[in-house]
Amino acid sequence: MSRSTQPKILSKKPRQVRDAEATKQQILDAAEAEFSRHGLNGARTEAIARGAGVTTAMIYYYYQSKEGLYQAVLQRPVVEMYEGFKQLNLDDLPPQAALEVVVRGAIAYEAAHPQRGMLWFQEANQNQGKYFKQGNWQENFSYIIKVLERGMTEGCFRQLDPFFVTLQIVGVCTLYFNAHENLKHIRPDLQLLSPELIEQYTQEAIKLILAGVRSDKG
Amino acid sequence: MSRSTQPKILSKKPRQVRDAEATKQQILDAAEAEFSRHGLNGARTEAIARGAGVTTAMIYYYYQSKEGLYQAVLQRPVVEMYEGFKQLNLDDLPPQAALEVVVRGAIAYEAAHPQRGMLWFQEANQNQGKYFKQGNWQENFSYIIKVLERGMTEGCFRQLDPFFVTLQIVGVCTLYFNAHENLKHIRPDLQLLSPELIEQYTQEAIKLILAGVRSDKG
DNA sequence: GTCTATAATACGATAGAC
DNA sequence: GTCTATCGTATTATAGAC
Repeated sequence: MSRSTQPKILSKKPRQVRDAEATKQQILDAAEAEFSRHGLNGARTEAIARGAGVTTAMIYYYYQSKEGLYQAVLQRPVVEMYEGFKQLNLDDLPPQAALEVVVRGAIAYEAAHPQRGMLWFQEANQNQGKYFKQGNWQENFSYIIKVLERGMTEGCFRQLDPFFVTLQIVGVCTLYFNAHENLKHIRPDLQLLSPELIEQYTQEAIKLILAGVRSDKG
Repeated sequence: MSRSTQPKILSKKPRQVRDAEATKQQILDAAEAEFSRHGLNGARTEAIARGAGVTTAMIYYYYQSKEGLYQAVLQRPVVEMYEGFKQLNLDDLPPQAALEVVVRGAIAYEAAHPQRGMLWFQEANQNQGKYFKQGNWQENFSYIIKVLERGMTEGCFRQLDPFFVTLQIVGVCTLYFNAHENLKHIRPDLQLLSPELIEQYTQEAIKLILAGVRSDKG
């Protein structure tokens, strides 16, 4: 059944298998990387296409415009994080344990998606959060806020501003990864993204945050 | 001595006063804003020129190339921060007080230069810290690291990793400002950049960090 | 569903007048 | 020291073949 030889010896591009869903996904992944690095304006459609192993025409075929693709990219993590929080069942844990799980989860998420965090900074600074606004972020923030509020009610956390402390926790969990490419030059002796160092950083973060919020009584 | 009328009634652009230093400075300021938003690649020379009130030709006259201008922009804050740390005289204060001063100073600096922090993220993610590497950042980090080490030696801080905790402190002090344009959509009821809220955030940050590093004995 | 070719525009950089 | 005009290239987006 197999053809004895290739039809064209010099055929450079083995025409890609036709698989709409796979192609769409590859474009989305490549776009996430490119938009994270350069933001909506700075991203190059050609770079996205190359990263996805297709031509730029495919981007427009599936996502209509660069902006449409950008919105699709921003959408994905919001839903993913929401599902992640839900699976943690934070309500079933005492506040300290819940907070530890949050920190571990947040850092693990950042480690798994090294440059995804930059998406939000790009979005904030290039588009004033115009597209960010569309995602349902309140929900994700409220998971952490609720843990802090419960800790205060139960008396194991000190009086604190839940929103501000949530921001501080996010800052602790993300800077390490967002700034990694700079930090590696400050500490060239360390493998900052190795599992060992990430675990070490995680433990330091848990210590700082748990000690930082606990009440004197608790 | 003065000419009785303008030579050309319709002359749209009142030719700018010739002041090399002023022009150079205006370009640098406009460039900082543009590079912070878009990074080296994404920044538009035309936008920088417009922001500085000059033509793009001036950029090349004073800084040779877009890249030359970018390097000049990155250089300025490194020196500024170094001078700022020096003036704090951290060695003269007990560790807790020194750390509080660091946090206050860091947040005040961010508040005074709202989007400057994005420069480093852009640099990290677009250029892998290639130009960041050239600034002398170790010096700035070591100011905080020394405070933490002294606190451990004197017994008022717990055993901690000074580099990691420094990163955590930086994360706490910067996320609020770097992500502000997104955060304002999460909490449209708050004026996050008002002096009052910044002061409130500062106090929360100090509480979290001081409690987070202090030893049980101290 | 995927590609090639191309139209239309935007951008970095320079030359030369003033 | 500053501007106008422009060259060459890179980029987004589309039309049409396969």
